[in-house]
Amino acid sequence: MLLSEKQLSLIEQIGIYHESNGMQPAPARIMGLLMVADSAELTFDEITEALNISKSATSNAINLLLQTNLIEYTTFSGDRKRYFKLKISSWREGFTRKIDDLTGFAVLLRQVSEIRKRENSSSNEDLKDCIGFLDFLHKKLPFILEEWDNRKA
Amino acid sequence: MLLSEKQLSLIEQIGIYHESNGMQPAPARIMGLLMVADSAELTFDEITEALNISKSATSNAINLLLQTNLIEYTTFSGDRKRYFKLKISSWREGFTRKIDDLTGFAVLLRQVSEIRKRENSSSNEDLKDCIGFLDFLHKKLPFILEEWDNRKA
DNA sequence: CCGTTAGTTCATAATTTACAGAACCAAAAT
DNA sequence: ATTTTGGTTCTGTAAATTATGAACTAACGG
Repeated sequence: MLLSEKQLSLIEQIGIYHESNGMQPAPARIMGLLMVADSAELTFDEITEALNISKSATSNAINLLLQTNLIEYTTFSGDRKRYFKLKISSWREGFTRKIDDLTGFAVLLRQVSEIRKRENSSSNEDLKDCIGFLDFLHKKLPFILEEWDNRKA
Repeated sequence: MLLSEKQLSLIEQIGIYHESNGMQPAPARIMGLLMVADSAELTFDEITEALNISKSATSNAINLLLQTNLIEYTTFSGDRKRYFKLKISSWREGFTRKIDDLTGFAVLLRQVSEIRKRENSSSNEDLKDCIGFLDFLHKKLPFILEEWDNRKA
């Protein structure tokens, strides 16, 4: 597989994006590669070669991405190779996960709200405010997705 | 300053949350401490002692948090100490930053869309879809915040 | 002007992470 | 039956990240 300068650059940028969201470098690059490659489906060896990483790095990274539901693979009878591709639904899941992450934080904030001793402090209001917004957002999310689906249709 | 078991536990949990969002351990704990402490405003030394970290760790962490606008401080005349507290607006900023982050990703995806050679592939549709959603979301954000403000009032 | 307070900066030590390379393994091909 | 393919697993290690402690500084206080 031959990658253009632009492709390589985008792989890095996408990689850095995912790194900044907590992903390890190798899996992050694989996400980039599967995104920009001319083919939607790549084999283990194609990934290893394209990114110039070791087989062990590829193995670990791929298994991590499979576990976190970001990629999947198909096989063809009479061909032992697995063909990896991005999971179509992953961007949608990724978005909801981002919001769910906030919701998890709201759970913590609620606990803080219960135990915190700050009589007549404005920070109590701020905290309730923040929790309220996170709740609001969580309830709103399905409607936002629905609105998007309707808009498309 | 004396912290209860529950407070210490919440500091850790909040710390881990912020770490998972890319923050370093020490600043992440400080965020937790300022959240759960009985007083909303803590001095440099109180932070150092409460978290059992060195002065340099405190110094670096505090400056990082100040730079990223997550905390602020007040002073009192005749008192050289700074009193650090969470920035009230920071949760709101934090949220918009999270969305802006997605928008930045959309910029990358647009570049992918331009150069990617995948004739008659369904993944092209998926990509356009994803970009479209991110745009939709970005435009929607101000209205969501507005709706929240109105709901409160 | 000497000591104390409230930090900052620097060198370095301690972890942690992430990867490479080699050994390994099971299924299929020869 | 043994070789090849398509990986996985297991150290070892280089690099990056974080924290420490000591030295430093600037401002104020007596």
